[in-house]
Amino acid sequence: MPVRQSSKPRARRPAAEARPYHHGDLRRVLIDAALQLAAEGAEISVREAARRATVSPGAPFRHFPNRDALMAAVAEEAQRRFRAEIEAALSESPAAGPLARFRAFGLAYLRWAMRNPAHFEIISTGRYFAHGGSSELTRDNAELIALTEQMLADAAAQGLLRSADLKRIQIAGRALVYGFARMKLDGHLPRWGVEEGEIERMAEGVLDLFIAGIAKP
Amino acid sequence: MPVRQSSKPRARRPAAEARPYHHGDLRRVLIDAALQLAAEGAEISVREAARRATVSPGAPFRHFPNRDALMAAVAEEAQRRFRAEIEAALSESPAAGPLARFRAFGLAYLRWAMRNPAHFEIISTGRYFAHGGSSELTRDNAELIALTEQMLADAAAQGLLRSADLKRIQIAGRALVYGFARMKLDGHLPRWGVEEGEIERMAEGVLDLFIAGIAKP
DNA sequence: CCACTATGTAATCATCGATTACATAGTGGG
DNA sequence: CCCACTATGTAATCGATGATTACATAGTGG
Repeated sequence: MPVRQSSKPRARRPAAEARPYHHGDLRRVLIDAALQLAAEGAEISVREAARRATVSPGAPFRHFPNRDALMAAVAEEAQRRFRAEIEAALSESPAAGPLARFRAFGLAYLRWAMRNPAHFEIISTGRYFAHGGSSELTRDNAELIALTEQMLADAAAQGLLRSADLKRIQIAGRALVYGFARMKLDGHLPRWGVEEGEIERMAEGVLDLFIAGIAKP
Repeated sequence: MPVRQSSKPRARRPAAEARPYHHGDLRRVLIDAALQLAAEGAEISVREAARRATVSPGAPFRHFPNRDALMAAVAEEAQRRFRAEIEAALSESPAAGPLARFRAFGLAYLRWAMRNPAHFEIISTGRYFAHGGSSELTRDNAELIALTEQMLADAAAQGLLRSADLKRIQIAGRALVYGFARMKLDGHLPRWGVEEGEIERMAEGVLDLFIAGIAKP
């Protein structure tokens, strides 16, 4: 946590930060503070983010026109991390069949959601800011979706699927994975959620059940 | 919208409301106002509910210790309506097989969620108030879940299912339906959501795909 | 070296949830 | 029948928040 230590906030030579003016990229610091706030389970408030950046309550509004804009930037950052992890997981399980890749995708998705619940919520809910449709977040997400569509198309081409309605399968798969993740976050898996790891095993089982259901016997 | 019209707020004879003291069940009026606020897509605030009840900003706190308590009451009311509709739908499709009843349940669930998005969100999210575990909402929900478990047990007893892991099937089914509903609410079904009714047909298709996946061929 | 702009501060506003002191309206016991 | 008592509502107030505005300061480039 690089906080300026000197009593006088800004020294003469600003440590050659490369970044622009006074603070040395306050924008980034605010986004990180907000992400950390979320991870701690706290509400994200502009003031609290400013407080953690040791900056006045009005300063953030030089970088974001309003709270929603900050939240959108936070969501985009979280989405970047999410996507990076998914793609890393996919590149680790190289060839295999398309259904195995589909499974790996779903598993990585679920794991990230379980382990970064607050960030997953920010990404997915669209309640935190006015999802202007065209944001980087939407584009990023669309590319992930396209990835799953390709896997399903490959599976169909290899005659692995019972049904030819790929769109339906794809929506169902998304709903299943998204729903499981959200059930966890929304507290709908209370009873057997006590033991850590059990939920991830159940997630895996649910995913396998789905794949078995769509695969040709 | 029964708002008192007289310039003097409270007349001598309070119109024989049967209900207790001054206002004539302010509690109920506040809950209804909050539900309507949600249905309009607005944030629920105690003050706005008070405003709509033509009452001072502090009055609601005579009936609810804090905002969360109001939200919890609102959620319980929404849950009552939800459950009533599910059970009505089930009683309309009487006998049939257990899987047909399972399907009817899922369809009623999805329909209600699509048509009452804000209320569904209040029920399900658990972000609106401090879900104290023991609320009526939790109990109500548990009973609905038990219903689906019974249907699956019946189906298994009649040898209709491919897998014997009923818990897994049940969680997967919940995740699928919950996930589809939430995808709709969270704006994850953009493209083909333009035409009304198309989404409900897709919901039906997804449900059928799932049932076909778990049913013995 | 000096305008110019990017960035941050200080002060201020409206709204909100919440608390407190006070007012009023029914109820029930003597 | 009246009078305490309690349930209910009001008014005033507090602290926190998002947001705006006027002002200060720090780098940049002609």
